[in-house]
Amino acid sequence: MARTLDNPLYYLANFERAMSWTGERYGDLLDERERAFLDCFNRLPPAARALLVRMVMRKGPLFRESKLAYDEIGDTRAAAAPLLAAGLVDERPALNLDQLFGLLVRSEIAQAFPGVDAALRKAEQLERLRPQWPQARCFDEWLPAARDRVYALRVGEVCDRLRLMFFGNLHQDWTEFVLADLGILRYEQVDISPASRGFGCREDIEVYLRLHACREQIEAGAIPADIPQQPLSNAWLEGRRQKLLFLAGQQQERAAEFAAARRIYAACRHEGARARHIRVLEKCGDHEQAHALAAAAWMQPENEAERQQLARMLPRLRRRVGLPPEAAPPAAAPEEFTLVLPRPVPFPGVELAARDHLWREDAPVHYVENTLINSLFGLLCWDAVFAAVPGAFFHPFHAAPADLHSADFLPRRAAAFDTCLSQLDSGAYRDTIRRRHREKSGLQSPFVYWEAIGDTLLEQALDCLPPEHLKLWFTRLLQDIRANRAGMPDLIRFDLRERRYEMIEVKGPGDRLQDNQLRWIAFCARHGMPVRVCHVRWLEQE
DNA sequence: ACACCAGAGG
DNA sequence: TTCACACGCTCCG
DNA sequence: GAGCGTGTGTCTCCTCTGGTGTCC
Ligand SMILES: [Mn+2]
Ligand SMILES: [Mn+2]
Repeated sequence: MARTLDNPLYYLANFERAMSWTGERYGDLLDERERAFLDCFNRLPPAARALLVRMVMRKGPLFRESKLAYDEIGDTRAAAAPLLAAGLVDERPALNLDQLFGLLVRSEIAQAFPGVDAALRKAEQLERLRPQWPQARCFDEWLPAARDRVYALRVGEVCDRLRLMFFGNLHQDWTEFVLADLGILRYEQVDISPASRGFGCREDIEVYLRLHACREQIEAGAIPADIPQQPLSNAWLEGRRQKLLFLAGQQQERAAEFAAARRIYAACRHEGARARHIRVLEKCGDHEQAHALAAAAWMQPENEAERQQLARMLPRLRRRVGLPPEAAPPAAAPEEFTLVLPRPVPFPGVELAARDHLWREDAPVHYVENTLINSLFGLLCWDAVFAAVPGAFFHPFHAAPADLHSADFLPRRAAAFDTCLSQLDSGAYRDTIRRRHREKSGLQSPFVYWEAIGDTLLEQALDCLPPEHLKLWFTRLLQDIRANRAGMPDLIRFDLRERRYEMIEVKGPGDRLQDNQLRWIAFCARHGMPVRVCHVRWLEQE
């Protein structure tokens, strides 16, 4: 209500923009239903189009006519008539009791079902009545006295498919348009060729939808039955299939269905699946197999994270199968110190307590966690991240290139990243970072945390962080963005006089270093970067 | 009477 | 649909 | 204390409102 746009039918204009964008780019891939919908939609009168878009954007698919009241549309029944005639909306849908309860308020339920205890909660009333009212009826049959109507949107799935084609995903929705218009979400504008689109063939769209349905089943706690068993030719979708298998395996593990989990993990190449497979074998008591798989993995770990996990599991598994312990390589222990502090009230968190205690005028301390280094990387490499690589950007609302987490993200932009990172050799990086910080401020980015990086922090970081270290961090990040974008220490302390820095991971009572934090600390140790772990204990106060 | 929250909105 | 912490359990030296 | 698993809070724009239930 606070913000206003000039056009009261802004949502209709946005939807029409999206439809024509999608129609232009997917002419060869649309199926009959989608084509029919677009044709039909374009022939509707404006009020009917607007009402349909309101329904598409709302929860649905069932709506009470009285709840579809819009000044800019006018009379709802008149606006709905063409939608009913075209079959886009059903005017007398059969409703089961659950659907009916979703549309009625308590007072209406009390009137319609006088026998049920009005003091019960709605869900309990539903439980009681459900056995007596198994059959579906139309709204006017349920409540003959009611003057209201119920409409059912019939084109929700078609619109979801068109939304998927437009965005290339299903987590973005049509509100992106208005949020961008209002400046609430701001996106980098990348040149998008008229041929750019998220999907290259019809089958990929169908596969995406199938995988998405499976994922929803998993999230609902169900056991997904129809995950595609064969590898997919599209690497992006194959990655999503693998992720799905991994989630299904975890689901089975949590349900203690170890045989099923074992079958799933055995066929799953997703990162981490092999380690889970070993754990499941161990939990089954199949120590020989667990050890064999772990030993084989140890010869060729898929990444550092798996190497860490294997290093913990292998000594135990060797013992289980009666092998002698192997000489363990000494784990490099990080430098540590302990603070004993009074526990502040109100309690701001252990990191802030430690920050405030360590802070000095000439050695300010910031609570940055992953935000600082990722942001500096995102600023220096802005042009490479948002380079108009074919297929990476295909609509105006990309926070990141579509292939950010694909294996060939870096190879496809090698020259651009070289150009960005080479500025760390010449000293030009400081001005580039400052300029991006100014020019791109507030734009969505997969790396830059605008709210965390103020001018003071930025200048201190540029003063005190040596470019050699920035280069090592950024290169490591580019090697594996998913794995290396997190795990950085809580605090950073800048020695303004000496132009030095130190990173400090804060650990409160009971907290321990996590795997990604250990990997980060080990990396820093290898390259002579200062990191310490600060253990905080609370001063007893009676 | 009040707190909470899901949904709607720009 | 992330990331980090809090916390409880088992096992083992 | 190490190793492991699970639960939780804070994020997803922010504000307003109608409806629910007495709390999560
Ligand atoms: Mn932290
Ligand atoms: Mn910490």
